[in-house]
Amino acid sequence: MSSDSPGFELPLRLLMGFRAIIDELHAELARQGHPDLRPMHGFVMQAVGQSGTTAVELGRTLGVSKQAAGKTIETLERLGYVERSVDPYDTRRKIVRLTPRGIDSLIRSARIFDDIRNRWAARLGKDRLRAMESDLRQVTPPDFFRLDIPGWFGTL
Amino acid sequence: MSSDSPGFELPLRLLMGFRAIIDELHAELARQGHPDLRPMHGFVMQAVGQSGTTAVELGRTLGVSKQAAGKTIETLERLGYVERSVDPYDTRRKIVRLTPRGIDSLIRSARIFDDIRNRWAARLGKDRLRAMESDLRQVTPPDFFRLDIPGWFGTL
DNA sequence: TAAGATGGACAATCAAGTTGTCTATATAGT
DNA sequence: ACTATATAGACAACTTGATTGTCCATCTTA
Repeated sequence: MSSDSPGFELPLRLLMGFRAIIDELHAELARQGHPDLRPMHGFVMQAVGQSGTTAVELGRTLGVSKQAAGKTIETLERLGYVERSVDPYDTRRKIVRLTPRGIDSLIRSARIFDDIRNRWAARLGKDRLRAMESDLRQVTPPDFFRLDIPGWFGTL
Repeated sequence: MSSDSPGFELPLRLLMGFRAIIDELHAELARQGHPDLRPMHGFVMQAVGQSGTTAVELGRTLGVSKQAAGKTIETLERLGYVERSVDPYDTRRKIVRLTPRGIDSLIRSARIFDDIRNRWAARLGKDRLRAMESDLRQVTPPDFFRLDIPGWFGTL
């Protein structure tokens, strides 16, 4: 079948799709009062979660060194999205928690992601979009929380 | 419709799909004698093209500064994938061209991309894969050569 | 022919990773 | 209980790949 597109188009389209969504998300987040958030920050705050975490733990979750995780935490702390406090049960640990501003950004992100997905569904049809998601699930690992995104992008 | 996946899954799946292909490509390229190529290098060499280019031109194509483009060229030159020569018609310009090794890596990449695509087609069905590509084309810009990948990833 | 634009080199800076070292604190083994 | 080991976090130096700014040589144009 010669009408197939060349193999290199598929990864580029996947990347462009990812990028289109992320760019739109952050344009909208900026409009909604979060102009300083970088795409990475969303991943990091998701990894921090409602229950909090530590630099070492965060580094393991994200697949980067504890020092790198610490630096990202510092940035997010400076921007007001997380805060640190000493763990009373283990005074070595400093627990990182989302601030109300951090939680707000996650809530807004979730809503914006859903809006974008609805727009894709309107464009492609609900069934086609669901088929795409289902097919992507088949060719990618099942869990999407161990992505080690930062480390991977660093060496791109 | 409550069976829809949350909106944030789609971009992650797109990214994981991209990453799965690129990881596989470079694992195979390493096996075939190109262990030092980074994912970025493929984009850059595609942008260099058969007819050659210059640092300034390459920077414009990739959406980065001419200095950044120059550094990447240096790296690829050191690895033996491109070579530079002075333009006899304009002695300011240095023309960057692919070496035979550079061309070899592009040929192998194209073959590997096709192999990976065939494996996806076997897994998902040819029609489903074509539907995915077609749908992605609908929600992404038509031209995939002005991606400014390096600049974009840098600020991720 | 003088003025301006362009290509490339060099330097300093930045951001986000890395490894290595150090201190303080917890935990486990004898 | 004491000692040895492991862990959390801070600090420093380095790497990579981007940035901006400056500079010189060369080409183009008025």
